[in-house]
Amino acid sequence: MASQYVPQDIEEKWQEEWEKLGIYQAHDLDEKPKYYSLVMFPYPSGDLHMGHMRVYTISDVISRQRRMLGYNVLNPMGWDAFGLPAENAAMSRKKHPEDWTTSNIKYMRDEQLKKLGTSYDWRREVTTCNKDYYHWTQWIILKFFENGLCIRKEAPVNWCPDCQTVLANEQVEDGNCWRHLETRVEQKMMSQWFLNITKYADPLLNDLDKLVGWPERVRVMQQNWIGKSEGAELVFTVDSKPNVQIPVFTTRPDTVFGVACMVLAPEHPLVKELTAPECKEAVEKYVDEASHKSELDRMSTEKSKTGVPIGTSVINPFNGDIVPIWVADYALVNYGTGAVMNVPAHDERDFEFAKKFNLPIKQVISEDGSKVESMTEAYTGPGTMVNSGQFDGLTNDEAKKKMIDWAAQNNCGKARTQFRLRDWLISRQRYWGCPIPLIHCEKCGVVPEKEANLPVVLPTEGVQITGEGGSPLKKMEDWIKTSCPKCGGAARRETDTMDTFICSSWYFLRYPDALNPKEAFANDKVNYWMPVDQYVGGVEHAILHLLYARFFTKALRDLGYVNCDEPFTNLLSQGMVTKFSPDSGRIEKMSKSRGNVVGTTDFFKKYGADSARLFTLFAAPPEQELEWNEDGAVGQYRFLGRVWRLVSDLIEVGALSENDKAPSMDSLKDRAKPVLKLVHKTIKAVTKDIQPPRYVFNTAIARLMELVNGLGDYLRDTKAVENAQNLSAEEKSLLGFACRHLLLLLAPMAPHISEELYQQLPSRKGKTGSIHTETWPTFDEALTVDDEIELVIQVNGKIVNKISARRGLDKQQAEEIALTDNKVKDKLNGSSVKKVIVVPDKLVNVVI
RNA sequence: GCCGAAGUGGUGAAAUGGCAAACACGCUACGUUCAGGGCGUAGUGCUCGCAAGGGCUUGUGGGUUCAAGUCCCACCUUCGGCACCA
Repeated sequence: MASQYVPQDIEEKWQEEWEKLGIYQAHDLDEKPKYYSLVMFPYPSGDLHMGHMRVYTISDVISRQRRMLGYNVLNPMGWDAFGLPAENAAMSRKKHPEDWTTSNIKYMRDEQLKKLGTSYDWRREVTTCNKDYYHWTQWIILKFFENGLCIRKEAPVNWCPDCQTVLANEQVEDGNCWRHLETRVEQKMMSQWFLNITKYADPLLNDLDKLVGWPERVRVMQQNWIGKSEGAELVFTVDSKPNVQIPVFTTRPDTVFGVACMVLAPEHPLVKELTAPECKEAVEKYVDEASHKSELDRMSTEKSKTGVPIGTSVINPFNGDIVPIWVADYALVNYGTGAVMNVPAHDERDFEFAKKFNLPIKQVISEDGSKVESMTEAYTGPGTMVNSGQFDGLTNDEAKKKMIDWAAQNNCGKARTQFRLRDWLISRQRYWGCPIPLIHCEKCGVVPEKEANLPVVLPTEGVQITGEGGSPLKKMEDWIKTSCPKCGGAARRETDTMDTFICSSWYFLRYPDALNPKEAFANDKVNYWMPVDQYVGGVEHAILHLLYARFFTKALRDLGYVNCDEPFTNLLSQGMVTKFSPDSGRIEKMSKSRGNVVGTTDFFKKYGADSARLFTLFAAPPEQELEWNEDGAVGQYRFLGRVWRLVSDLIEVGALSENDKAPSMDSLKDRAKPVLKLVHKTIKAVTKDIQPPRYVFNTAIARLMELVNGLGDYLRDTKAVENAQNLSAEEKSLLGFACRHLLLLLAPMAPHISEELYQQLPSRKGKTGSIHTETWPTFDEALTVDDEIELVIQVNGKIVNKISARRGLDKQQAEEIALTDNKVKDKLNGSSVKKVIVVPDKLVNVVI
């Protein structure tokens, strides 16, 4: 008997060998067709868990197979290394964020990713907190600043009291901080840096249609997030102050004749100015209360509307109605114009508001053309215009257009598109992030740092991280003090750092030219590799990261730095790995903060990396959520053990041919013929399964198991191992062929064991080169079909018999077989046959 | 409330409208001088039956079809996204 399968004996050996051989290096500008395979890079938290392992395995299998298919594959890896956990660690462990991050990276790279047997080109490793990298993050922000895409403005912002920093909208979940799900986000007015992503709202929305290689669900999520609404801006004039005009945004300009009141958001700048003296007290009280409510409070307090009138009125420009102005917190200051026209008859929310405060409800659209005395609920459907002056009788759709035209002609409105997407708030009052390369000069205002002075280095010496009192950079006077790049006078550096999502919005552009000290990326290299052919990542990034990355790509394209306008041609959005969390008592996404992680190290020690890879691939198809349960893992270990024994037994007894000649069907014994067919069938099935758009690795593995089981049966039946000395050349050739192909097909998924056994094959004697640079197997279509088939015989759709028959029977022959079958005759029992359906080579259905 | 995805054995899961449950895990029995997650063989959807054999089965209820897990309609449940967005 041959040696036992001990993964620990072979895995590290091959990992070192592969690195020495450099087989995973990508070649810039090579003539081979390029394939850019990318996986979302991790935050270096210090430990990779099974959720990570699943993504990296999937992406690695894709990369490895593409390499075997003859592509010049770029499969890089890096670290999303700025971020708050490093600061928290600094406080709790008294370790500098940089040291903490660096040692985490080292551990995760050398002990976890490399030991998983991944095929990265490590020469291109990118670490976002390294000067060499964030130099170019800053450079991009300068370019954005020069082109008006990076702006400073006063705006209501989300403030997380735990993080002591502002958050982007995308980082607020249900009114809570995405990082501290128990912490309510507060609203504050602050002057902050924004990226003008709304400028790209339309292309970001429209180009989703181009992304046919993306999962539908992700496109829908982005579409919802961008949230385009078309309608009109209508201008109402204040009754008592004819020079004050208030625009509202509405998607229903057709209902303007039914306006009952105007509603301003509590933060609306005109509230103070327009409040009548007798209402002042009540309005101030209301506004003050609203400001203390977080967004969550505003939503979660019972759905009933609140609000107070401010004692002034506006004139409806369409019919001259004078309607009161109210202030109510259901109007949001940062959507539309912060002011809403309230039409109770045709909006459910407005209806509720009007009912509560006794406002008049006037019908202006009728479902059937008739007028109604009083309405019991809002009618939001289509219909005919009523009570609307010259527009009466039109359908409301026609009226919409005509009324917008009328408003434009009369200077009281225009068509307007409104997006739910808001500008991206990027400044953070934190230390461990990329410094914003802008300088405040008393004379010149905000001045960009000179390109030649980049990077603006984040100071590492003398930083005090306490978690209190805002950014630690604020206290670093020596660092803050600088001179103005424009006038040379005294000036101060911006102390806010960037949202880390900026760093990850362009990292895929750096890999193509990761070591370039002179520019972010050379034009020819980035355009050779981009766009990414296959991106793999968790569905949890469906909005945030993917939207930002698309925005960066489009902006950089418009500035002339890249050619492609979408960064990721194909996206595999892998399902989350979940597990019961003792903290919450629920099944949740595996993550450190939820206390339900399963690390990789123990798993590798127990079963080896190959089994770990197979297990995560086998447990479920990649897009599906996977609840972690290790019980099935042993099955993969056993399977690899069977592969090992099968191949090494055959090698030991000399049952494998010493050349690569394929056996010929004709010269094989009858018992051996199906084995050759099985190999061809397996090549066909596995190839199909692990390629797009299927990517179903679980069934690919199942097919390999069937091959191994089939080979095992054959060896048992023929006693080939016991009687190896009697094997004919053709049989040896068959067994050699089968083993070689088994290993080639297994190679992308279980790279170590397949390499180890492959190199031991007798046919490899005197040859060099890794299995991972071999050519992916091809199959003979003719050998994937059987001559004998099993014909299923049905009567009225129910199976009565299964008869083995020759492939390729015509309909009449098949029909005859069915009708002469005894079981069919029994069922017929004298009744007449109405119809016979024949599915060639599959089934005959006799209908009686 | 709106949008999307999904509901199949004890478990993870397979099935271009054509044999439901491939492949595994688990379990049962047997074999192996095998100490414990070793290896091999056979069995294993549910149900009636000693058996031969029969009946039932893809969340629920309808429909289309010779034929439905798969297509259509309604509903239920779970998960995910959006949500006072005017």
